[in-house]
Amino acid sequence: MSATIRDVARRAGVGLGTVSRVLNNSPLVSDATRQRVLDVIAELDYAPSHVARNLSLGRTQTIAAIAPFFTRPSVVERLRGAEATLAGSPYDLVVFNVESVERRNSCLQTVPRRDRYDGLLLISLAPQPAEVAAMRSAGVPVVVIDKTVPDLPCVTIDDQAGGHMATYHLINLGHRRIAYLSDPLRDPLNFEFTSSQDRYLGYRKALANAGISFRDDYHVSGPHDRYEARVLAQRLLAMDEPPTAIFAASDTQAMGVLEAARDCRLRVPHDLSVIGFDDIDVAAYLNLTTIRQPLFETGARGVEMLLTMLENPDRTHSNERLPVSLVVRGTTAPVAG
Amino acid sequence: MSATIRDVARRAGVGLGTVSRVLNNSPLVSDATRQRVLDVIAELDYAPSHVARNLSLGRTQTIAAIAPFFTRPSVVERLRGAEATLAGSPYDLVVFNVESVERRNSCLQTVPRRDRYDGLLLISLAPQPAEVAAMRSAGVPVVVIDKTVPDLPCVTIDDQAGGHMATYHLINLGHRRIAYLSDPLRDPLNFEFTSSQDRYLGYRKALANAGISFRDDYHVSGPHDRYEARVLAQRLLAMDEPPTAIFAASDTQAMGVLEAARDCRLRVPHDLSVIGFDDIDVAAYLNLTTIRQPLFETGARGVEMLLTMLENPDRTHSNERLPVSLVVRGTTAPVAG
DNA sequence: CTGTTAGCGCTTTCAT
DNA sequence: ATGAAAGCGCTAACAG
Repeated sequence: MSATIRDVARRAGVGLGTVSRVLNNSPLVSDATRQRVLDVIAELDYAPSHVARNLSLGRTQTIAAIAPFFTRPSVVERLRGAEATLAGSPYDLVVFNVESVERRNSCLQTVPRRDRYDGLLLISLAPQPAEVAAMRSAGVPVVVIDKTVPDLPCVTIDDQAGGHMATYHLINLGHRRIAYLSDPLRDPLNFEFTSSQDRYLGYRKALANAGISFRDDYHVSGPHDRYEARVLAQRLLAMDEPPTAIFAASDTQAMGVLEAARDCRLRVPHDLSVIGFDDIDVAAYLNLTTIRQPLFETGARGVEMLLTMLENPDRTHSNERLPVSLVVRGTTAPVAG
Repeated sequence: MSATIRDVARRAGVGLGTVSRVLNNSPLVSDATRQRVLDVIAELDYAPSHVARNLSLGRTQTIAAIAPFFTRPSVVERLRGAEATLAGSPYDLVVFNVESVERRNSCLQTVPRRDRYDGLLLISLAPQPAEVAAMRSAGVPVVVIDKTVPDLPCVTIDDQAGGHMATYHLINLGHRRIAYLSDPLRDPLNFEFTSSQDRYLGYRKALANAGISFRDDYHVSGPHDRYEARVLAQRLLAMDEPPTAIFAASDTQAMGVLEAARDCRLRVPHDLSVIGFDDIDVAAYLNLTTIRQPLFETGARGVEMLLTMLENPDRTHSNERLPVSLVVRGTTAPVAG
């Protein structure tokens, strides 16, 4: 079929090793020989076998990324950042999409194998201690994105600051009845997005700083989904003393809130202020005020960290926290009346 | 480091081949021996090397997918379908995101290598004849999704029927001044989505069937982007005799149209009917009438075809065309007055 | 500088 | 039924 290194060697009248040296830009080859080999390579349209080289070198040149819910715009952006960074390297990116607990578990168990992937990127997925231990003993470098996991290098954003920022913005506009709508705060499987937890902390802190007492019934949570958020928001808006502003833990959920406002014939931002989190693509379209987080950048940074870990196996990486920022658009306004 | 097949053989007191046979479920091994080997495998926590096996078998167990613009919801859905189908197979999916012509060319040139990937999935990307020839001579099975390419098995949707369906729906509602907003119809690089072309054909045909004469100025095109579409639509709506309905070649572009309508203080669907194409996730949220195409399914089907091609290399695959359907929501209504 | 040789870890004849 | 041996295509250590 395709030409091998042996064919090249024979045709060029040189030894096997010499061809290999040329391939690897070794300086231990005379210019004349190198040129002859290069010519034959071109002539035979030879390309070294990737697998063979990897077997010999004991690596795979592949890094795996496990991420939940491809469809989630935030996940796609992170993946995009990872892919873009890897594009400039010799590594391939293989992806695993996780949409069920079974799949999560099977991926986390089977993917971290040293003989299959040189590195592992965990996006919005936090392994259990036992799983972390397994990865360690498998010897696969791992970087976690969008989660903080003990004993593993992580790249996250300052969720608490973001939560604070969002709430503070609302308080600044004169709001006092501020609700928080999020994913469930605690999830035993670490499957859902626990960043909601930290944003909640920021929310609580901002409230406390402003001397506004926290109301338990102003905090609602449910699955990360527009429709669920809509129902949750409807419940909020149907209260005797409904909130004048809602902070949604994600733009997707904020969309549900906007939907609910429409259902209740409330005008945004006149009757209700809404702020989201993420600044995904549609946020601009919806003119949604939100907290921007550097999605693409976290993916890119995660890969960079992984790459330096691969180059320098003993260097241990600390966690990194990327900054968030407030993007004021049209869904927040001073409280009415 | 990790145990090899040799360690297992030695420890079990059997030959190398026997362990291999056990690994591959060969019937040519006695139950007793098999059990002994299995025990040792468990004891040593042995796992066969993926690369070594692949080198020996002359394959990679990896299929590559090249797709433009990860962020495009339609692309993500297709990728998701591909990944889901591959999840049930021993193949890995490595992805390449293309966002520039340079990258497109470099991917199309470097990725199709038999020694690197067992198969190739081209999503919304049509290779040139020379590129097709290169793939063929490289011996890599290829399936194209969302494009029709000569000499290559393709899975597409009936764009023309979709275009007809959309236009016909509008005509049925009494509209006669119907505009078509799309990507550029012809693209020398085959980089953009040429399906716009077929939808255009369907549009023209529906018009002709209804005895409505085509107006050249009712057809506008520009880059596949919400903002571009918005500008285009504004131009349309500023005409002396503006259209009463706009058919956008994608939901993303339809979003731009809705935006433009808002800019012009037009009420949808009262003053203007809008219909999109794709039925991406946000379409339901925006209550957008659209033509649904089976995005996930095309990705899944493409992988299925690739998989059968891998099993049966000589079997040649014909093109497949998946059906589209009309989803009536709230952005289309009978023409006013 | 360059040719030769010994693996990398597994599959697959080929004998036995 | 099972062991031994010959590759798969390449890299790297070893002689010259």
